[in-house]
Amino acid sequence: MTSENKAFKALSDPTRREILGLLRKGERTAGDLAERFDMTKPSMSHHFSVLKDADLITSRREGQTIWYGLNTTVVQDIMAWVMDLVRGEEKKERPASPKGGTK
Amino acid sequence: MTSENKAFKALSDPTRREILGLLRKGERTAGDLAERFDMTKPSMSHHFSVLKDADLITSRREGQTIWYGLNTTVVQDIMAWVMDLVRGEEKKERPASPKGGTK
DNA sequence: ATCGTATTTAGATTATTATCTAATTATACG
DNA sequence: CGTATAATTAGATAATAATCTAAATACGAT
Repeated sequence: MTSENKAFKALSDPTRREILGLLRKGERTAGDLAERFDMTKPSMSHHFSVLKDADLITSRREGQTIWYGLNTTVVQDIMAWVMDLVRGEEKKERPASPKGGTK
Repeated sequence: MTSENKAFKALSDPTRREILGLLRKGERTAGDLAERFDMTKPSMSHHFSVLKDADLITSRREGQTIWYGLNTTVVQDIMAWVMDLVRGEEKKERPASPKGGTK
């Protein structure tokens, strides 16, 4: 599966998007993240692993706790894809969209 | 289901993303779109309906053919969400950690 | 009305995914 | 070592989603 596809699939779940949102401001431990959701820890752990596999988060162990952090590199790829969609749309209407006086 | 969630779910399928990519440059008919994929027309029609339900595309009938077009309003919402993720990250490195609360 | 074309809808099947409980690993500490 | 804590892995189940074939709808032309 392509990196892009993994990322989009990972983003398709609201719980996972919320996890990413919490990581915007910095790292958090698995436990800290888990307790904010109405879901068992194993379920949360599954979501972490999906995000990790999509390279949307980083992880490091510190003693018995694991710290997760946002990895923006893939997020930026996604952003580029979405922006392309909008940008392409701007130049779609065949007759002279005003954009740098061509023609 | 929220609009955001519908959109992300719709975007999670590679076929649907490819459809959107084809619509960047302008409208296309259902048949024209369908023949570019190795998939039956009913399956393609299903994807159209998912995209439509997520408000990612518009549709209008012209005689017996249906024209689909990109609807960028929701795409922009998605873009905003993704950009927030990256922007938040930029200001994250302030690990004075009022959050970690290592208890 | 009948036919042909474009497209969708219905219903079934299969694959994927989210979630749970129970068990396991990893680490720290007495 | 034995116990407690943090987190994951395993295995099962139930809900979603993708896809197909067959049938139906919508429209235009004959």
